[in-house]
Amino acid sequence: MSLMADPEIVDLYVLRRFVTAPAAFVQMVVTLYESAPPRRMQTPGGRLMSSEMTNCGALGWVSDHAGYRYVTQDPLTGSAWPEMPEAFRDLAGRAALAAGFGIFEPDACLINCYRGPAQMGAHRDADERDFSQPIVSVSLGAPAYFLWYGAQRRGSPAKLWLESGDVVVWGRSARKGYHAVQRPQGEVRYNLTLRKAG
DNA sequence: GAGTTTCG
DNA sequence: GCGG
Repeated sequence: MSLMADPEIVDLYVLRRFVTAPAAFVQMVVTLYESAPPRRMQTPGGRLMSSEMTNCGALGWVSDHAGYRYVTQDPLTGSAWPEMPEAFRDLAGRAALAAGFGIFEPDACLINCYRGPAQMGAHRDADERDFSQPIVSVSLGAPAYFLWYGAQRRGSPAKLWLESGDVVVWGRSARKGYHAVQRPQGEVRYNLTLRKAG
């Protein structure tokens, strides 16, 4: 267990049960799905990711054969991504403050839906312009293990059990840390990843 | 470069 | 298509 020995782990915070009404957030996600349907994106290598994604906010993260990037319009509908609900921005701002990252004003919210065996392999959030801004990750629905690898994609990760309403915030030395998500321990798990992308 | 069924 |  290198959890305490890893210097960047101090820049990763777990705010347990930070969301007071997770069910209301799930309902907002379902409403957003009406204008920006969840879809499985393709990796640059041509494989389908197992989680279903969509976005809200001025910028939305997409992946396809051409690579990873943020775009202002949903490739599926041709329209702008739906506006980010105030409750999302407010929650992210309060979480970043609580974790000691100061004022945080996200312009992008990636919404992931993990159903059944869906998972997310080890990666890092590295498509944003300003790495001084933290990442705020909100867990909703079924619990799942979150794996934190840190600076190196190899080795044994720290394993965090995340439940509905838990919020993870990372930045500074941990900003570009590798992480992964295991399959949900239940039917469906949603995750909001709030970022200052532009 | 966010992929690969829980494998027995 | 490369590179990240």
